[in-house]
Amino acid sequence: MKRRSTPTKEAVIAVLNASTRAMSQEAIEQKIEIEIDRATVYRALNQFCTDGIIHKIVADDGKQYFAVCKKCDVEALPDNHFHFRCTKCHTIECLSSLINFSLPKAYAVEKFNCVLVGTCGNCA
Amino acid sequence: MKRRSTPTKEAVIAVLNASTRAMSQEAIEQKIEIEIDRATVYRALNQFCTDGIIHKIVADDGKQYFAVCKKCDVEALPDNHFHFRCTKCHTIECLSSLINFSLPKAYAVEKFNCVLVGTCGNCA
DNA sequence: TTATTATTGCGATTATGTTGCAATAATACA
DNA sequence: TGTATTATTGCAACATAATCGCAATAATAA
Repeated sequence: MKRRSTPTKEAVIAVLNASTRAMSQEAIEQKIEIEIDRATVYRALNQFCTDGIIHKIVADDGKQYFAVCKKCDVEALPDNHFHFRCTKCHTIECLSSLINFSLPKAYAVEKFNCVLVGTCGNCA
Repeated sequence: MKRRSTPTKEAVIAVLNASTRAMSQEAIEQKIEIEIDRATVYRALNQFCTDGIIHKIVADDGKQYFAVCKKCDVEALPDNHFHFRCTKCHTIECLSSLINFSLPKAYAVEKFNCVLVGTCGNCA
């Protein structure tokens, strides 16, 4: 399916580009000036995920968070880094440290969803 | 609050003890012989979590999974290991490999929620 | 056996995310 | 520029997971 550039999609990606943190749909919607329906935001986010422009993290609070793929090596394994969820300021951050692990034989990893939970530097 | 031993709680913990995998509420309910209300199962599970008997993983499908703490060093950091979610057999497994990470200064980790997603040995 | 109160089942509720559908608007092309 | 095509949107409805209030029940201590 071809992509079209729309005010909605530009607003969503602009907010994510301006953020150093991963954001929930709710947080994104609050940052956007214009009124956009929830479903539309989710559709834009899912499309960006499909296109490899952003990635999705599901945190231990069960919610989806989205962040632009800055350091993600999509060619290799997507999203191969830890995330940090701060329980005080309610943000999720992409950490630079890569994920090292060892797997039993014949196991194959396709993607990662790794979140460390605690308090971040700002809140310490 | 004092704890009471009830058929429900015994059934729930028995199912988890007999399983090598982490299980969702739904899966647990299916394994139990007697009829137990969903809310009751969740209440038992949350109580076990509070008491440090089991731990909870939220997978990238947004669902909660529960497993008995066998190797968990609750004294140190709880749940300090990776989990593996197989997209074919829909199970979640506790891996033995511990989580190594480096954090920016002043960050403090309280708990982990790390899931690797792919296909497990049985399904390869 | 009785009193206390933890636990249960039921229904209702919350929250997050998705989907169907008709209306709208971005793009390509004559 | 005007027109056709179809991606996108908004709205409402839906789906699912998990929680909560409350009255009834049952485990424990005395």
